[in-house]
Amino acid sequence: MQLSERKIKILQAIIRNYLESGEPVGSRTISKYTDLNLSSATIRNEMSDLEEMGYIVQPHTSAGRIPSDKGYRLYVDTMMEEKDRELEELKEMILEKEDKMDHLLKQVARLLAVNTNYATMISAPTIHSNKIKFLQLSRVDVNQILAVVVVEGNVIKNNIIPVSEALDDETLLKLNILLNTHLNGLALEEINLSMISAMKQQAGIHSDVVADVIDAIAESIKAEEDLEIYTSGANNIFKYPELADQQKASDIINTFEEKQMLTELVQDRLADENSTGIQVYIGNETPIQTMKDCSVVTATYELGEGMRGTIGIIGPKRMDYDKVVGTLKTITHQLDELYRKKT
Amino acid sequence: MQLSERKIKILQAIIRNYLESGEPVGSRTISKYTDLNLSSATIRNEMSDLEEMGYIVQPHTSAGRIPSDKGYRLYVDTMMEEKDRELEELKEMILEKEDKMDHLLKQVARLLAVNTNYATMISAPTIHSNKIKFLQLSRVDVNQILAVVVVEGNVIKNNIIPVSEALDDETLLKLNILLNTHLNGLALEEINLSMISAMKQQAGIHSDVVADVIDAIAESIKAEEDLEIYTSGANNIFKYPELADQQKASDIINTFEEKQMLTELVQDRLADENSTGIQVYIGNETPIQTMKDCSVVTATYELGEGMRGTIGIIGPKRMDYDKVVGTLKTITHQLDELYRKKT
DNA sequence: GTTAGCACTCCACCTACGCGAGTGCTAACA
DNA sequence: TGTTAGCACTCGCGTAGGTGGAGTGCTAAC
Repeated sequence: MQLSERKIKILQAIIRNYLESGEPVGSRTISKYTDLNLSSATIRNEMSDLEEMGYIVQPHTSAGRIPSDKGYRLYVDTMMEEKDRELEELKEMILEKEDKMDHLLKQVARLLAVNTNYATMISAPTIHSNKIKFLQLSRVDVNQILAVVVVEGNVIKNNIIPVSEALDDETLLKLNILLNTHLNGLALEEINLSMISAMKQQAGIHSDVVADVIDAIAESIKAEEDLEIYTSGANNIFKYPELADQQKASDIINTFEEKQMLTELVQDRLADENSTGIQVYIGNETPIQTMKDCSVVTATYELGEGMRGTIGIIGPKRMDYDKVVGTLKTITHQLDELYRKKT
Repeated sequence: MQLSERKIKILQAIIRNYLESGEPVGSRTISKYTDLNLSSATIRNEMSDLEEMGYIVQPHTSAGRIPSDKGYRLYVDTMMEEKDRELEELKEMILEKEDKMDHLLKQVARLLAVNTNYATMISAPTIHSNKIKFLQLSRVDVNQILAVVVVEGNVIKNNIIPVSEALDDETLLKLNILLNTHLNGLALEEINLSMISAMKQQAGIHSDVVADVIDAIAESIKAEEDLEIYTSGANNIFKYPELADQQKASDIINTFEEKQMLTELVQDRLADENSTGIQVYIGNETPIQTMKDCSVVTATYELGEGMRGTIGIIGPKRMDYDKVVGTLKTITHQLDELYRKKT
């Protein structure tokens, strides 16, 4: 069977209506709601077809219809025009004022949650290039030195290293030069054993320290991998009865609290280098099992120099896709602009 | 009316029973449950007295009794023996393996949540003494320098400072010496204007940089004040029907996600220098309004050098106080031991 | 191809009712 | 005087039955 123009209009009407009410919608409603001027009986026939084709389902006989995942998918794919929404609030937002990255991201998450009434998450940007830009050893104590590593993108990592031997200023200076000469501009993978042994040799009696320092550096950069995720508005799900029953709510809340699972969502997006756009997962399409009753919309934002993060909005399947997509576009754009202004 | 020995025993039995079942408990149950060998009628009389005295309440006429806040309070205060519980799981726990503080705290929160089936939170230790131990400026770029501040307790703060003038190595070295000579060992409050102007004078043409650096330091140390809080097991509240209704659950979840409010709990405890022990808030006693239907048990832990944090366990009023207190004692003890081992 | 009409289905909601748990009171007992 | 047995009463809860509304599918007519 083909999807006639009229069928599409009816499907659209059903989905719109369901998005608002959250209740199954019947033929009579559609007959009055649209400007098609068709009787409910005709609508019924069409709906029967649509159901057969899998775009809508009946929760039980003699109930109205609700969109299936497939129906939502069609809606999202074909009918979502690119609306340039005004988001006054967002535009005059606190973005500009915040300077600490983590605060900023928390703010964004909160803002989105309040604005959309859905649950939100945002992952801190990950550094794709982890090239060492600069290294610095300093003596903090007689037997402790501080190693500071700055990697491309001005991300800073600290590590305190215990040393058995006391190092004087001159030695420290030499080590600093040695390390910087050898390691600057390199990524972790590029540091190989022969370089390490070369450095050790040059360090002479302090070769132990060199080994410790390199270990510390490796750990610092590696630690970056488990990414930070900020969430907000998890309790918004209680606003949607279809998600608010105990079992589902508990699952979703848990996923939000133990952010571990959310990283899958992020990985999924970041893995795909090309996907800078917006992605919509409906129901079972989601990579996170506990969210199979939700829809998830994600957007990738970029802060230059290969730093990319993901923003996600999680809500019921009858999410206002239009608004969410618009909001996400604005936000990612703002983040981009913000970054440019700062550099 | 006086609280006879028998009344206390009956109250105890009621509470114990209610903790287990979560259902109002009736006279017949108590009559069978205890070794008092009293008929249900006698129990009824006593229960009537207890109700009059405010230790128990009836949810509705002809229902059994449940403990009031006052009843719980009596129970907690007088009847909670110090049990040395074995917590095998906790003892052979991951504590030892984790080295990053934030990972460790997240682990502890999760462990507690799984172990107790309540919601948990833990605040990162705050540094009471914010004395500067060590300062280091390094050039990252032509127009960016990195300021690293190490404060007492080996807490490290970074800040990247944009500079208009390029600084050569020698100048940087001089500035480093200048700053360290003047500021080491001082707390933020001790840095006054005359010191700053003295430094500026010595810095000569680079006085602007000095001003920027001091600003950055001030900000770094101050930023420490908004304390980090980790939570886990918020979804455990769904296990207790009396907390699982939508409104309450939503409130509690929200409080847990927007950690802001939890800080009140922490502040409340940390303010009181002497209170190293365990504190129990029952129902309305809590400083957080949204948790008035819960009980909150907090413990302060100490990591030496004035670093203290708070652990909190949030559950229904019919919380297993015995177990929770025991667990908290073990945990704080473990943290203490861990710290000693590491230093 | 569209529509009106009709019988049918199912759910949500209300009501009534009985059951069980629990209480308070009273009278009898030790 | 404290304790107990007995009884009437209350309340919440689960079940069963009934009703109305919303919606469907089908058929026949336009």
